[in-house]
Amino acid sequence: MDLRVAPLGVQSQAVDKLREAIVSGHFQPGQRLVEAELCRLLGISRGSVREALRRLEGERLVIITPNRGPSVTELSWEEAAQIYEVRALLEGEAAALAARRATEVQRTAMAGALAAFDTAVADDDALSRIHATARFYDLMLAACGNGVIEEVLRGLHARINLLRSRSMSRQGRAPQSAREMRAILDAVQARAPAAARKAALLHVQAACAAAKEAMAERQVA
Amino acid sequence: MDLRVAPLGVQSQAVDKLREAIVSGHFQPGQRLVEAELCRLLGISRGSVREALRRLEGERLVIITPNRGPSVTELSWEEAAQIYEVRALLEGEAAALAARRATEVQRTAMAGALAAFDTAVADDDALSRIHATARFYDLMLAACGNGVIEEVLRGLHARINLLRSRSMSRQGRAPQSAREMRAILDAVQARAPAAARKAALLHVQAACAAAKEAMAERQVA
DNA sequence: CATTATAGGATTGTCAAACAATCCATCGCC
DNA sequence: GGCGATGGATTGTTTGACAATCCTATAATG
Repeated sequence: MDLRVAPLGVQSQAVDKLREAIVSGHFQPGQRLVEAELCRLLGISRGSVREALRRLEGERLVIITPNRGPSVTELSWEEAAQIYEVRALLEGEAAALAARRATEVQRTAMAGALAAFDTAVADDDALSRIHATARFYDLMLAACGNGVIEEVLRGLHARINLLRSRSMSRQGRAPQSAREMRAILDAVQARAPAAARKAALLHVQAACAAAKEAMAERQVA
Repeated sequence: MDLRVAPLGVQSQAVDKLREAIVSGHFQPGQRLVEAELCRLLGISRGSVREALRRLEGERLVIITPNRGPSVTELSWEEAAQIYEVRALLEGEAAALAARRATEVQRTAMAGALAAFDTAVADDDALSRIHATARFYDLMLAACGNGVIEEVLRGLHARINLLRSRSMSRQGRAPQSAREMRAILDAVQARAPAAARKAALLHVQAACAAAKEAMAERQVA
């Protein structure tokens, strides 16, 4: 086990803060990120800001246009749909692998995360819902044993989150989402790869449909 | 159509040169990339070098360890195998989509690229083989119509190339590879998605097996 | 009036020089 | 031989500067 404690330089903190600001919607998609201003806000030098922005560009959260500078990535619906397609493929595979490989400990942990999600739904606690979902996914991706799938999906999730800030995941969706995740977990616990893949696929497709609806609502608004 | 001509700043050139140096094996996997030295070699300032390295880190060609600096990514066989798994999934999907969506022009272009590959095999011209393969893939990915698949696969290919420098794609593989690509193209031209997916999958699996063998040879050497 | 130059400010791209913090290898000491 | 101190090498970060580019508002022109 790796117990290394990171010194955590100025840049890494800047990256974290900026990422947080972006996915939380504090910086809107399309908004330009002026370097001088970020220097002021973060209290660091321009060089460090620029490097931090390059890192976020690598995560596709920021797009840097030559001679125009960085702005928050804008996600068209078309792109989002493509991301959901890839997610369906990879999350299906991840679920199938997890069903095959997850240890007892990992399955229990996933069950715990899902339970937390259920209570968050009951309490109507949006923040806890997000955290529980993230934990559930982290556990499943760790259990699938393929670090590349994990890495790619992490990136795709981050990008999809860019939509969340505008489409504010709708109300009725949470309980349905809980049922879908339950189906995945059941299949994983039953060590049934095919069922797990199908359940994960349905979950992604449902999320895609929900996002599409939310997007349409936004359009008319 | 976008006819924009890029001003192409110092950094972008540096990124290109460095990427070329890495995938060509001029910088060996694991080798440390000392900033001061790169400044000398590239003739640019340290700030620009650092930003260029951050970009390459985003492509996973370079890994930057805190307080230790950048080095060329080392690809373990385990990681490579995981990449091949994901490639199998995504290239299968890409081939299926291409079979469904490719226009006549695109199919013709793919046929042209494959013909170029055949002559390169006949002439035993390694460089042309690589170029033709790259073109074939670019065309297929463009034809599949999913930019996200394209982007992810591009990244995975670049990473797999890190192996090439040590495992020097073996001799007998090329004609076999040509047959596999032919099978993909045939399926695409026949507009047979399922067949295309299967052919692409076989191609990736064969590439994976070849890489594994080459790796094993290297081990004993 | 519409359209095209022009000027100016804002912003990015790049460089240079400096210094603290960290790492690593070497040397001397016990 | 193990162990701590020393010092050089390298990275992390800052500051300041300047050219190149972009954008906008204004002025000139037909």
